[in-house]
Amino acid sequence: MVTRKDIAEYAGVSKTTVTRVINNQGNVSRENIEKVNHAIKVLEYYPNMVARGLKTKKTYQILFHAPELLNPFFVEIYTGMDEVARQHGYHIVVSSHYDINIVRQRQYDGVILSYVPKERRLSEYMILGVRLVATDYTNSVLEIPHIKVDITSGIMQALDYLYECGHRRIALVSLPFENDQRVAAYKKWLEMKNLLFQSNLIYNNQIEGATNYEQGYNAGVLIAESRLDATAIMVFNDAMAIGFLAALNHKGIRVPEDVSIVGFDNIVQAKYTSPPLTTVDSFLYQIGKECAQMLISEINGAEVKTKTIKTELIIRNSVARIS
Amino acid sequence: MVTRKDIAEYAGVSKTTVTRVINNQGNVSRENIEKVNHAIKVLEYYPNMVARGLKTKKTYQILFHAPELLNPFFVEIYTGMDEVARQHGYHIVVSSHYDINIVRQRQYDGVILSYVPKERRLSEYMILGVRLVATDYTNSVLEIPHIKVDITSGIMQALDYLYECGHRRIALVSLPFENDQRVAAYKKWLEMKNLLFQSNLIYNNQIEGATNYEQGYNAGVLIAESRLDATAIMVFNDAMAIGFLAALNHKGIRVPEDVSIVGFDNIVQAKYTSPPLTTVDSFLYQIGKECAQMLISEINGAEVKTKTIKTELIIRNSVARIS
DNA sequence: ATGAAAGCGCTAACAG
DNA sequence: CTGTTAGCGCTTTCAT
Repeated sequence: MVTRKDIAEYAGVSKTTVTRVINNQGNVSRENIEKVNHAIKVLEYYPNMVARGLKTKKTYQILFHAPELLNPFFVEIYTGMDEVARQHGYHIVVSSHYDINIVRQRQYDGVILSYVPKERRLSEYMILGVRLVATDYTNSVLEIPHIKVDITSGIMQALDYLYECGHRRIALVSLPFENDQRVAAYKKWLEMKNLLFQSNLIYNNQIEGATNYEQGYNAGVLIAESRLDATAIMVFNDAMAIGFLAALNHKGIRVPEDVSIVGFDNIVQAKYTSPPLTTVDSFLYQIGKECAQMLISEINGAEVKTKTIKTELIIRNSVARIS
Repeated sequence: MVTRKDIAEYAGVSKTTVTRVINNQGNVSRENIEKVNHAIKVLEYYPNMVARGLKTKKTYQILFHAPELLNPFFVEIYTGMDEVARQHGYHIVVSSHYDINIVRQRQYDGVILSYVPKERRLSEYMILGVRLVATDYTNSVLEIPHIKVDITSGIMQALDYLYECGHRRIALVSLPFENDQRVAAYKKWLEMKNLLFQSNLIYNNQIEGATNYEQGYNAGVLIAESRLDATAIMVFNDAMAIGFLAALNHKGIRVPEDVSIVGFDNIVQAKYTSPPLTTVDSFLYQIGKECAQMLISEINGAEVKTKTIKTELIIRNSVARIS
């Protein structure tokens, strides 16, 4: 391994001078700059980030804590995050297993949290004093800066659209989060429209916080086997909607002829279902970018504040007009 | 930050003794062990991996280099990898952008390569002398230990099944890799069966190496708009097959009534398409696990050798029996 | 069984 | 503008 010392010797200057040109801190003669740069090139020197990290307490590594990477939701957020992190010289390290000790040990410059379920855990992070940023954290008032999706208005956009298409009996597939925004928005909307159809408000509570294909599939089977008296169903998110769609399909229920479906998030796959899924775009890639930007700003000493992202309805073919 | 020094002072022993108990290297009295452990607990000490890494040259970090994480293929491999890495105290760091310098700078204990396209790049890694392991690397003879999928036999399993179901005019959607195993297997199989149907052998060459939903969709549109005289189509992999399926669906071509489809890989989503995709399981999760296991063994000084994973046909509903 | 001292590769005062 | 020195937190001879 070639170190700063080698460069110094080769260039005939001190190690400090080498450091100065590497981090271009000025105060070094034109001539020496060239000598050093030449030595760096010849010897193929690359600064050791581990050593640098030990000294400066900066690792240029950011931890992204997401519950399950197999869920495309998190991958899309990650992708956005990675994009801006790279632009700033940071690396994202993903962890899908809760392990507070690694942040104690690894000296991450910051942590991005994505739906870490238990409140207790958030406070554990906070106690550590590590810089923290989160994606929308279910619904509770979050004491750390985060990117919030305006889920309430997203749900309403979708519901309004269903209404416009003639739907009046609309079910919601959600999860038993305490005080879930989706359920709250749904109820509020029903009130506003003076609709009192709540019989198909579905809670699926097999696994806390899991909102994946399988959960959606299970919910779909459940619905298919019950007498279904809704004409449209709003599903928690796209991952679940995709599983849900599959279940209906297997059970011989046609979408949107027999029932209309709306998802949430607009993950990449939503475009490739049959039928293509009408959904609410929550700009996951954007969320990832903003999270990273926010955290890096914070690292650089800026004041950052929570931001809300507006959703947008994406109309495809999973909703039928009825009369 | 609480360091070893604090522990030493609190426990009334030397820093060396602290190290000894942390890494339980023996040669320390029962009494002192307890004192140190107690101090560690009280002060909530966690060893600094950065400092340790600088000294020992071991970071317990492994780099996973995959072209695109948005492709579920790589995520499934990653998940398996992460599982065994964690069991051994390693962390996987994902990178989807080729950047050889980061392995120069970050002192990874090893690198896992997944389909890095250019030969030149592989040799760059090899020159670095970093421990290297790969997933099946297209098809060329690979000079580093890797996990190989028996693609040839996988393709034949699928083709045999299609044959059994009465299909004789079978197309293949592949990519223009030089000497692609799929194409080779396909041709060989055609010969064996004395079938001379190659007109629908499709090359999609928009983006080198990209085998995602979009590519599949594009291929599907292409097929749908050409006169299609195949009764069955074998698609490069599941990601492409899902896009392909969507395209056919949008174009009003029914699967499997109008044409049968077989995928490759058995990614999680393959179960949730309409119809559920018949495919060849290449045990991605298993590949990930074996890769990590292999690399870690190598790090620990063992001799490791390339391993081949046998595929398995997963029959779902995207293939029709015809007569 | 224990501790002192050197050093991993780097940066940051400080002195010149 | 340049170099010397100390030290980040840890491990590892080498004495004792």
